[in-house]
Amino acid sequence: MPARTRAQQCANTRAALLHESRRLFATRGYAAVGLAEIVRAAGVTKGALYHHFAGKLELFREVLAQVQQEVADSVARTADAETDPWARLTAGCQAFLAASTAPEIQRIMLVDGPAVLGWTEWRAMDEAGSARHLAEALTELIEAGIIPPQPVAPLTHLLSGAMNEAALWLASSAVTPEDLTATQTALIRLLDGMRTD
Amino acid sequence: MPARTRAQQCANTRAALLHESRRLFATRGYAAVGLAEIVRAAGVTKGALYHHFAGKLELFREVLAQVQQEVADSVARTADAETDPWARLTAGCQAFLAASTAPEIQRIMLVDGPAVLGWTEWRAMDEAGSARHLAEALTELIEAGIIPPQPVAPLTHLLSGAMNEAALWLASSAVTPEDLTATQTALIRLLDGMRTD
DNA sequence: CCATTTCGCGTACCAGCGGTATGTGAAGAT
DNA sequence: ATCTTCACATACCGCTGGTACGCGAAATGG
Repeated sequence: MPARTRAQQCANTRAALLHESRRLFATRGYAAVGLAEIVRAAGVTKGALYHHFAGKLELFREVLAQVQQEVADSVARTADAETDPWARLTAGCQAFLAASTAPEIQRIMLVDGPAVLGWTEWRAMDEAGSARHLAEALTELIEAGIIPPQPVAPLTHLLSGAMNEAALWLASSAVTPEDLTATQTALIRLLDGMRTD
Repeated sequence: MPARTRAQQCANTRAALLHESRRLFATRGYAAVGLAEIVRAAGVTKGALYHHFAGKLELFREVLAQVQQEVADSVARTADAETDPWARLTAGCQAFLAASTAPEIQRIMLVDGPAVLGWTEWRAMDEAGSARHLAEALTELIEAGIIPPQPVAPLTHLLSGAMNEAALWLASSAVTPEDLTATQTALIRLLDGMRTD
């Protein structure tokens, strides 16, 4: 179990650093967490951290990539379970809302992400993750004639932003369970309004 | 203009600190700007800064409040120029997009705001600013029977998030002028789809 | 008009931060 | 068995936000 070989130990250390920094970043935010605390939680020292990562920023980048990958996978799995293009879109949106309502995801992916890496880089990562699935679903719908032909990029950003904000709101304290259903209803209604009559 | 009286000089110092910190926060971001640079730009020292503000965070809070007030004012003025409830909504949305596409506004209000103050406090400030006008416009539309009765809060968050993200995207580099009109078109289409048939 | 108080601000200093340079000892190679 | 490699520890540095305190000019009262 303690991983005799060097490569295994190396991977363990790296995984521990990613795991603990993700936990700390999620609960207290990037700026409020020091490297000292991260390495202490991971049971190593700063020497180990700087051997595996270029710095605090690079560490955060990898954590964010990991989080986004998980959300994107969840969205993709849910959407791929549906065959009808419209159902793929709505199911994917629901999956995104469900996944990114987790407080752990929020802080890293939606709050600190843009501020730490800058909006441009954050957007590029998002586009490589869940936003890509959204764009694909919209393209499908246009090709199928279910929504009228139009540029996909603006619509993707509008809907992506809407869901990001909604997820943050739904995870806040003063929100009732029926707010979740109301939000889903409102989102569906927005999407539904776009359909060709 | 050299401001003989003490109260005037005091106000001048405070204004200079707010002005320079806003400029620096807007161009380089909260984390990348040190207090030393701010006080140097304002022509004072850290003693003056800490006499007027509790710290870097409080300074940012006031800058953000100032920015949000300006955006909210712009939205309110544009919307109030219209009498028809539907026109008030669409005009207000256009005004918000126009105002918050300014790169100076973006970084402070949309990127750093939530990360520095936390999403909850940021949301409270937003709700006191432009988001309130959005909620009011939607309430008007429901009361006028132009869109079907429904909870206003979820819809407000969805639309607010959509416009925030759209504003950030529109200010990014790889965006053509027609993307702006396409975004406005898509947004109007989304809103229009909600109208009672 | 002078004595006293007030207070806006400058100066000096501190703990803790992210980051770097260098040492070290055990795992792998020959 | 010796040498090499490299994952990691240790010690240290510049700089940051924040604090404590001193000073001098403007406000105040007699």
